[in-house]
Amino acid sequence: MKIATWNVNSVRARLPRLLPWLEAAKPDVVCLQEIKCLDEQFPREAIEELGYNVVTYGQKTYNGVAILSKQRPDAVVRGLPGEGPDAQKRVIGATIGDTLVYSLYVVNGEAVGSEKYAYKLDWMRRLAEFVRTLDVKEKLVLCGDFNVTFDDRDVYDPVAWREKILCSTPERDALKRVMEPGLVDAFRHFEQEAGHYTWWDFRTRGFQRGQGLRIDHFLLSEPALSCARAVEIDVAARDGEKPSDHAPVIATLA
DNA sequence: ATGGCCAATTTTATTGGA
Repeated sequence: MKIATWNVNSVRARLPRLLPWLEAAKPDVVCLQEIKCLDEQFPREAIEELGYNVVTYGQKTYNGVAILSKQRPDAVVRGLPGEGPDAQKRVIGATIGDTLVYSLYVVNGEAVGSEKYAYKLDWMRRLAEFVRTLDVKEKLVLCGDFNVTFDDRDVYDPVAWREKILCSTPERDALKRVMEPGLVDAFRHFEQEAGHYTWWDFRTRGFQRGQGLRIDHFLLSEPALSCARAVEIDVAARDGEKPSDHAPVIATLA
């Protein structure tokens, strides 16, 4: 089974890239982030025509997550526990066969020390609390845009980014706490080298300069990790006409 | 050191992204 995660930066704007990518990569499950539309605005039919079931948790303009799956999803969960109707839409989960899959869009945080940064740390604390209630003895896949790097290997210029947003120690500690119940960074299970990135800044033309960060992740429970055969970043999808600023990441599970 | 690009809405500016 191939599971992909992709921050598409507006699913409607990205449809001309998403549809051909689905046809070529043929993932069984796709976790989308930043769909940036209401549920009723989601281009559901075009994706269903390619053989996918679609579950969404959208909001106007900002955020929004979705899961596409060839197999029918069961037990769909939207949001973190206790969220009201006005909450930012950042979490959707579904059971696909014997695997519990979550599509996550972690708060950006703007800048270290800002109000949004404090909100990010608090949101990640709530996420960690929620993950503690999940069963890591089952196949569990938490993937998405975590907006946090693990270490210097995930950063094109670690000196410039030292303790900056996406790289600060409190953010990295918060991510470790999410994983504490027994989740592993599946990409690093297969690859130790520095210089593998999933996001490149539009403004600096970061992709063309090779300046990126690895912030989109697959966090797997032990039973899921033991099935994992590969985790790969589809860098080609970041190139070309009207790309997202993120590349998709694909995990292959036996 | 700064700004750059992109998408959506509040649209000929503003907000947010990371």
